[in-house]
Amino acid sequence: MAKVSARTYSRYSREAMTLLGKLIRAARIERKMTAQEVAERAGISRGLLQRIEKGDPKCELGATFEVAALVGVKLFDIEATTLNGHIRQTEDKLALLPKSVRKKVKVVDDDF
Amino acid sequence: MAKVSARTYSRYSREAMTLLGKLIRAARIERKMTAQEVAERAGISRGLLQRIEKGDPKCELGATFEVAALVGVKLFDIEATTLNGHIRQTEDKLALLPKSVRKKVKVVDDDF
DNA sequence: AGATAATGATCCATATATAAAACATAAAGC
DNA sequence: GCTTTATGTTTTATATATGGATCATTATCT
Repeated sequence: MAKVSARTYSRYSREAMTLLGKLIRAARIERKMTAQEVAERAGISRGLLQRIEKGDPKCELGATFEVAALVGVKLFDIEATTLNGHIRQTEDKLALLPKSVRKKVKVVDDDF
Repeated sequence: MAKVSARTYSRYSREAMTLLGKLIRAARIERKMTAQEVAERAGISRGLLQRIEKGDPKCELGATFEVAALVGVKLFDIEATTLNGHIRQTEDKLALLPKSVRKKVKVVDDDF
């Protein structure tokens, strides 16, 4: 009771969530799949699917991605076959980067 | 007490989540941002950020996308400026599609 | 137009994610 | 090598998302 601190979102992420929801809904209808049907296959409730299609920020990432995959919405515009490659590529990149980020104690002489 | 029904995920969505997490972590380190720093700016706890970077399916979509936006990971490989256009485009598409999907009562004569 | 099925919306109980704190480990910079 | 800061990990209390059920509305198909 008494909502304490509603979370806020940047315009970009809000729009991204809205878009993802609409893409999912469009894909589902194009494939002539019923909400009930998709929800069952994804192992979620119809209510949650509705919220996902609305772009509700409070949905689980897993449920959302699962539904997206189910109706054929490509995340990152990346093909299923190449996903692994991208993961490895990112891991390689990470291996080269420092393991932790250290903040400068003294401010750098930005100007002067 | 007694986990009842662990949710399952398809390979594609699992990999997509893993990739997103790694992309976020790589981007954060590249930008020399501390975990604490990013968490604070996103309005989440450091623990949650860690789970996001691990690709944990149980994170909120909103928190995940917000962090992604914060460190500059592009969702859908779409620019911030064109996101709105894509939304409208999808809305137009949706307008042309049926509002609801009706299941065939009788099975269609698929062959013969 | 009528019948039927899908979707939209709301409510409640419960499972569970989240924040916060504390501690251990590891890495960065001098 | 030493110091300091970041990250990894665990625990606990609390906020909250989720599933399920129900009802209203709307769209599809005959």
